[in-house]
Amino acid sequence: MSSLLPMGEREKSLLRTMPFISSLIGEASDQMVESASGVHCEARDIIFRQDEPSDFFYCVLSGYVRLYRLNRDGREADIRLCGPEDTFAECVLYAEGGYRYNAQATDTTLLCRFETRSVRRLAERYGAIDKAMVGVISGHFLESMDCIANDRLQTAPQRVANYLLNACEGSVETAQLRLPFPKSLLAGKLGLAPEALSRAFSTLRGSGVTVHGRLIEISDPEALRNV
Amino acid sequence: MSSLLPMGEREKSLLRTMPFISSLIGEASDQMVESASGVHCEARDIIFRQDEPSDFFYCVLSGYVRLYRLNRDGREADIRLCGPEDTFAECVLYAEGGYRYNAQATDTTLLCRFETRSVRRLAERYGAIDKAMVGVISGHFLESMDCIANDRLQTAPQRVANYLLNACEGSVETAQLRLPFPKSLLAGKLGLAPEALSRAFSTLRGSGVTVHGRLIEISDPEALRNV
DNA sequence: CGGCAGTTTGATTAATTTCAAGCAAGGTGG
DNA sequence: CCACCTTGCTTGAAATTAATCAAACTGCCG
Repeated sequence: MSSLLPMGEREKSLLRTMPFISSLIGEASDQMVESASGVHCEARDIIFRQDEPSDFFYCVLSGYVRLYRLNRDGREADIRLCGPEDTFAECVLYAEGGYRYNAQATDTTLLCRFETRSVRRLAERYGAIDKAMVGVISGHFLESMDCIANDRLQTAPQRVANYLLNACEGSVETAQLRLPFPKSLLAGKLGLAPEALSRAFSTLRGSGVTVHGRLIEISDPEALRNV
Repeated sequence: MSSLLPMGEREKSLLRTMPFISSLIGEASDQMVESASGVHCEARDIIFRQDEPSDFFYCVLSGYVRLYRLNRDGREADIRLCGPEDTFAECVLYAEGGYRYNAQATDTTLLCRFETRSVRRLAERYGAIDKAMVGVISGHFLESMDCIANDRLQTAPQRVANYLLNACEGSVETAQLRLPFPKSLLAGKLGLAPEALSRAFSTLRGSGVTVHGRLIEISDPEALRNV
């Protein structure tokens, strides 16, 4: 079960490094930090469920959180995977109604929790908070439109190639990367069944991708771009 | 070709009824309206292309605009379909870089165009503009997450059923609705080929859906919910 | 009466899910 | 120290779903 815990100095200073807080200065930043609570989760803890009253939004300090929706037969679809520095459920700040999806920790995870009401009140005083929120939400919105486009025009190997290229951004020659989470989570993030991800990786072997557990080597980024 | 046109009184008062303007009051609202230009488009006019510098964002006064992305082979995927009262590309206000997708009028369409730089400057003066933007963008972000979830867990007939139910919101008994755009656009919006939409409609005949051109009759909303 | 855009229908193909089974690494308890 | 189990991943085969290709149909307009 997830447990509330007071924010220590360590957590506070970690929180201050998160993009959406670090874009604030002075009192606005201090008050946001002071208004936050810590939440500690273990793997598979549910943080909130769809339709529950949306009184809080969150920022991930460490670990990963999966946002997903259920259909009537109990099948799950991942909507987003949030890692360190990501915030989630911030839309509830200005959109009424309960949460629109479920949130689950995938691992030991440390979160900051903000009370919607308090932050709204703070935003009355410090306009910079609204600006920070627009920035954060815009970024998420663009990401989610990318996701829709990718789902609709890419095959499984293309999605994986795309993910790998973004993940090792910049490397021109051979690159190596280590997945920060199990492959099954990556599959969900890309909208694939784990089996489909596995098969996509074997297809990509032909384009210079070698997989050893979570360690992935990319010998020819150019080939990957042409998948 | 789309053409810039001065905002007449008719256009200005129409603009004032758009949700994201009407949430503003007094000067903030006036200045936003004064800063807008009108754009008139004919069917198939391109409003902007992916990677072009994103100097403007838009609000639809009448008509429909299709946001879509191309892949390398020239296949298109729709990301969003914007109708009257919708704004699009507002994310560019706080996210740098060019447009992330193409925008095309699907019909004779009247738009308001806002210059990003001016609106940013206005927002310095009137914090309410930031609040309005958070509201608008949050709404779009939630919609796009719905879209991801629906794409990932619903079959074609389910997506169509879902669309119909949302479109005739509230009606308990039999309902009728008229599509405001051709079926091919609806197909794109739902992430389907036109043929798949057509087949989905014939499947739904078994759940009390009758189609006459753009006119759709739903004899049993309950059955539709169970598709 | 053509002609055309939009839509439907049929046949085929492609991609992915689903189900089932096997494999490998790591951890546990005897 | 080893047999056993668990978890995560891979592989194969079958089934589903929708895309694609091709052709026919419909209503509307000149």
